[in-house]
Amino acid sequence: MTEAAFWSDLTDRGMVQQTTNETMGDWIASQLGSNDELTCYCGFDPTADSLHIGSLLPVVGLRRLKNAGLKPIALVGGATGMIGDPSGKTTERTLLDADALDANVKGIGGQLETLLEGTAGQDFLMVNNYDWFGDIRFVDFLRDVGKHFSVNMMVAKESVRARLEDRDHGISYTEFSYMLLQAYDFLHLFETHGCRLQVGGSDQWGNITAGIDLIHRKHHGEEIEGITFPLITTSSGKKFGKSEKGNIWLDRKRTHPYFMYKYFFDTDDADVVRFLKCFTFVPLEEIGGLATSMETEPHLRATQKALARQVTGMVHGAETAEACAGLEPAMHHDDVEAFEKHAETLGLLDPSSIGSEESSTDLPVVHRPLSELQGEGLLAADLAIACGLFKSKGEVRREVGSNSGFRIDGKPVESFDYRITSQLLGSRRVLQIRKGKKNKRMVCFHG
RNA sequence: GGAGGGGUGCCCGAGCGGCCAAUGGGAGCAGACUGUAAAUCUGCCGGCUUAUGCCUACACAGGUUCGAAUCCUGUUCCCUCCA
Repeated sequence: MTEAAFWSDLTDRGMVQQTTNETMGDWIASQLGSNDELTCYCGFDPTADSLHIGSLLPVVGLRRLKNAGLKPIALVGGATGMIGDPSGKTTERTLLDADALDANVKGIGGQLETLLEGTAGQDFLMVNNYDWFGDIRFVDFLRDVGKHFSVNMMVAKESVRARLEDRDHGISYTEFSYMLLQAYDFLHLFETHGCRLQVGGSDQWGNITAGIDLIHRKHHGEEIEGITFPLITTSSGKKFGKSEKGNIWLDRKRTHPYFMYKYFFDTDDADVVRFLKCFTFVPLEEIGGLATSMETEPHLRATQKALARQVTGMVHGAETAEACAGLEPAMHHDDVEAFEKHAETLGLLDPSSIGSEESSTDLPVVHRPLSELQGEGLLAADLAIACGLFKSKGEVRREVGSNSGFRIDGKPVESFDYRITSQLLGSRRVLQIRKGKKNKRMVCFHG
């Protein structure tokens, strides 16, 4: 892809929210065309030891820049993380201690290596701003950085103003200072790595421009630019990246890959093309074809499948994504053979490997001892509740009655007292229970 | 510090001595329709070994009453106005 094509691709994908330069595409092309390299950076907040899909967009954006030939720097905010960015936040942040931050920086660092498809230090640079903030002296900082900031200007920034106007929460001096730290990051990266472009989410606009201003004051005449990516929203008004269970994390220990796959698979028609453009590297022409397919043969759900597979693959690897893509229809069509094959790949068939994870009751697979079915058998309602399918016996009662939403192997459970016996299982090991059409569990019995 | 107003189920929001497990809306779940979509329509929507039953619940702790989410007292949190 040529430099010019890169920029039009980026804008066509709806990835560009704001730019500091009206002809940003030309500027980037000219920078890349000249002997100079163009280095860009994007910061990530180490608020947890994993990113979630809500912060996926900037990472993907950075990777696009990398693909276009820019030298990316991923900055993990070990120092700024101790302060807390007030941008887009309505309440004061709780401060993390150094150990937790350190663990978070490590966790996120590993994920960035995967997502940026490279090794840190080689294909891209990974820095931690604690390295230069750790022992900077307060007095020096005030002299060298603080002097260049006008409080009047800072107060006018949207992120600060919102909090000043909120009488309930206000803003602490610490968070108020955040902007200076991020501005200094940019300055530091400019001075040490010649970084002249910062990118980030749309809530970073104020911080990015603050950094540009600071560099201008210190280094007259330099061309320093910034780009922000849009905030991803859903057409239904729900927050993108949140399921009923909470955030969709990139860490498979927090969110099983199958959930991630399913989350994207369930994307609303109204959103799926937009997401496909932003989150994946599928060529735009191909996305156009998928969009057409959604109109002419919607039942195939090709668009959703492509999105789910691409994103899951990017985060968890192609093999996992393929297994998820196989498991989904197996679950949907109650195909036990296909289920076992793909669940095996996903490590879902080994009862010892799962069960301790936080969301194990929500996994599509549960394991039970075969002995439970002996004698009178197991009360179906108890099993369904243990799987997290129903939340109380009362709910089971309601379902078995009128419209029989509770089914075992596709057959409606007629009465609340129904028991599952080894006779029902026969020679099989897996049995499927479900609530309605969407909520299913494959129950594996182990002898 | 002074004066008012308020904290109700997942969320919003009625109720203001018994008919209240509590109107209504949203969310959620199920059913119909469909494309494993959206929209729409219908039902459910605190828990309990099967229920003209019991328990838990209307900020917290007490009290008045045959009986309180509804009245009284104290505590606590929030909002508005004044200083």
